[in-house]
Amino acid sequence: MTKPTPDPRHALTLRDVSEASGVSEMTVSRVLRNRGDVSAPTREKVLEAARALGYVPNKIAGALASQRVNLVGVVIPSLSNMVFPEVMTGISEVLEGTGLQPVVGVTNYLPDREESVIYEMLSWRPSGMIIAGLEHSAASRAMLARAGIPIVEIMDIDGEPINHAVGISHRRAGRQMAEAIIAAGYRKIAFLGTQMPNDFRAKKRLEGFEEALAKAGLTLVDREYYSGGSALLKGREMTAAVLNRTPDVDFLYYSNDMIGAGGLLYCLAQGLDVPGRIGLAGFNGVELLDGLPRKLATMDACRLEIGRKAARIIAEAPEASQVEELFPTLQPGDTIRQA
Amino acid sequence: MTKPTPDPRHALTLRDVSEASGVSEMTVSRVLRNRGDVSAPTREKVLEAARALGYVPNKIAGALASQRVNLVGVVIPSLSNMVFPEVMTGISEVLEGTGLQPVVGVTNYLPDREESVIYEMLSWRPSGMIIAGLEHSAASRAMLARAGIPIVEIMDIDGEPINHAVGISHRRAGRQMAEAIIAAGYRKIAFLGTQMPNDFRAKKRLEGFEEALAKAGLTLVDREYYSGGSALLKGREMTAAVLNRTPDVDFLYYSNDMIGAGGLLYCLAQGLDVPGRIGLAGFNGVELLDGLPRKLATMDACRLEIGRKAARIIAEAPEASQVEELFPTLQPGDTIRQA
DNA sequence: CGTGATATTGTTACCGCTAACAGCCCAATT
DNA sequence: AATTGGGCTGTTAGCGGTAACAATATCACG
Repeated sequence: MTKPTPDPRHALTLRDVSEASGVSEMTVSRVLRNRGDVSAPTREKVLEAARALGYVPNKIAGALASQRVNLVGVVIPSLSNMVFPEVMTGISEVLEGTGLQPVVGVTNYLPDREESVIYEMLSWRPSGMIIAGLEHSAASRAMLARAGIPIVEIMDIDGEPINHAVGISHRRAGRQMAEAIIAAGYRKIAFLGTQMPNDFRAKKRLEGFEEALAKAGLTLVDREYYSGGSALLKGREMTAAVLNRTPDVDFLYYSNDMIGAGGLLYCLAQGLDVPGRIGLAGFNGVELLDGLPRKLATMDACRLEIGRKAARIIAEAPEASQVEELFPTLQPGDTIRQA
Repeated sequence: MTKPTPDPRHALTLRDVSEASGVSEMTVSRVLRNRGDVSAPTREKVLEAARALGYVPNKIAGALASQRVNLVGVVIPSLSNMVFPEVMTGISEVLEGTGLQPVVGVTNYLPDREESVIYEMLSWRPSGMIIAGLEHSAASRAMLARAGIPIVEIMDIDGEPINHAVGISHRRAGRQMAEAIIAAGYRKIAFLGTQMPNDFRAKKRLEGFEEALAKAGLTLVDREYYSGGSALLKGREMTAAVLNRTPDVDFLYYSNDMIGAGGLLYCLAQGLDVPGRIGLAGFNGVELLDGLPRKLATMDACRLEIGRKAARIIAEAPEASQVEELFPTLQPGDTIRQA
């Protein structure tokens, strides 16, 4: 033991490791990054010293010097609705092998908050950004466009992307569901969804849905909105409200699976004949539905694949902008009459 | 050859803003950070120039120079089980006002992965770290202990914290639930839970549970484990398996609410008398339960409050280590007989 | 044994920003 | 008028690494 206690309060730097191992800082840096040739014995010496000291490199300094940051910003509206965790899984999965690391920011569907999250993230000079949605404030779009890094807008492709986009057409998804419902013979259709004015994708689905209804000469017979609270419970309550107000309704289209699940449980508890007397459908294809007594009709939003593809674009940083459209599949489940 | 037009792709620096506004870089820095005195007209000029250029400060350089990083690392095992998003909410809520910003890392319950996530985070020199659980590899503990920043281990307090801890006693929680079940007159009790060997908190709950059973002269009449897949569905399946194998079981204790909910739906579908013929209980107090046809007995894990308190500790960085124990409340719901 | 090629290690100059301190200007004070 | 003390702005010297290049050691070969 040379130094009894080399000031434990002093933060370790490359210099400490370099002194401990008797080589230059540069060589230590090379060993720790596995870059450039270093002789085997030197490498060992350095690694040993670093391990013994418990040295953790300072990426702040490293990033500044190398002008390279292995971070990818991911901006999403919420973590609590089961949809984004799966997107994250896809992203992490692909980034894993690239040395890139995702950093998540949550906006709670607030444009102002989104703007500040983006600003904050860009100030760390990430290698790329993945952002949910195509709708952003002018300032947000400007910042992203100027950042000089690949930007991927995910989930949605109905609009003008800043750079790249990966997602599905929610308008088309809504239309498809409506067509399937009409084809199954339902005519008195109601919509139940969130109140959130900034959930543009839910809004687009509804637009597509109504568009298809109109084409068939139909209009929604009722609609019910909610905000906040337990989605499952809200689903029950909203369903009760609609059934009460519009007793002859024969189909309930929910803007997401969670409230759809609540509605399904309610209908079953009421002893309603599903899908004979009344049909139901949600949106997202969440795993949760597998455990329900009856499988809710839904449309898978390709979340995993969206995450994967977005990450792949960031990793490859292609010159040309690209828009990847994915096509959700309708899962009829047990809550739509089979024709 | 000089540049005729100042390359618009050239990354902006303080210097660009300083030139555009005719003051020194230092003054620009002061304006943008709101630090030190700057005259009103100068401030305006600078802000105007910064806005016009679309300048985003480089925190990497700033952090290196000031030796200050406004990041707080949060290391959690998973995002998909509804429990951590709520902890995150509590953390964000408190950090909001402090200028600190959470950065999340996910370990998937893998110790190796936890180690590398911690290493990665520490290399950004955060102002503090919040980590789920008290069980970590020796290397992880060493890194954290040496980092010279406040460390808060959350969720659990049954063990030796590295620095600070905020959580509940899972052992005690298990014990309490067992006592309530026994008091309600149930005697043939089965456990249904996850297989994950690294979910130490679930393990501790089970230990406490069995301990209390033993004290009453009882042992589990059956147990069933699962891993992966849709928790709700697994809950159904496991419940079916147990009821089949051990027909006279009169209570099912689930390691989390999600499988408990699946079990509850199954029991109701089978027409079993709940809680008369058979009782059920879960753990966590997830919002989801509010929407179920009958309310599952559970124990709230104080997740929001844990997040808040942990963040508060980081923000205040107290000298002395502190351990905050929270006390979960038992919510009997409708699935335990009332004595 | 000299020579160029190759392998390994060191030196220097920043990266973009901020702490600390230095300077300047001008009103107020003596 | 000289002095003083704020208020405001500029200068200098890093922060802890890394790119690029320089230097030295080593080695094969004619």
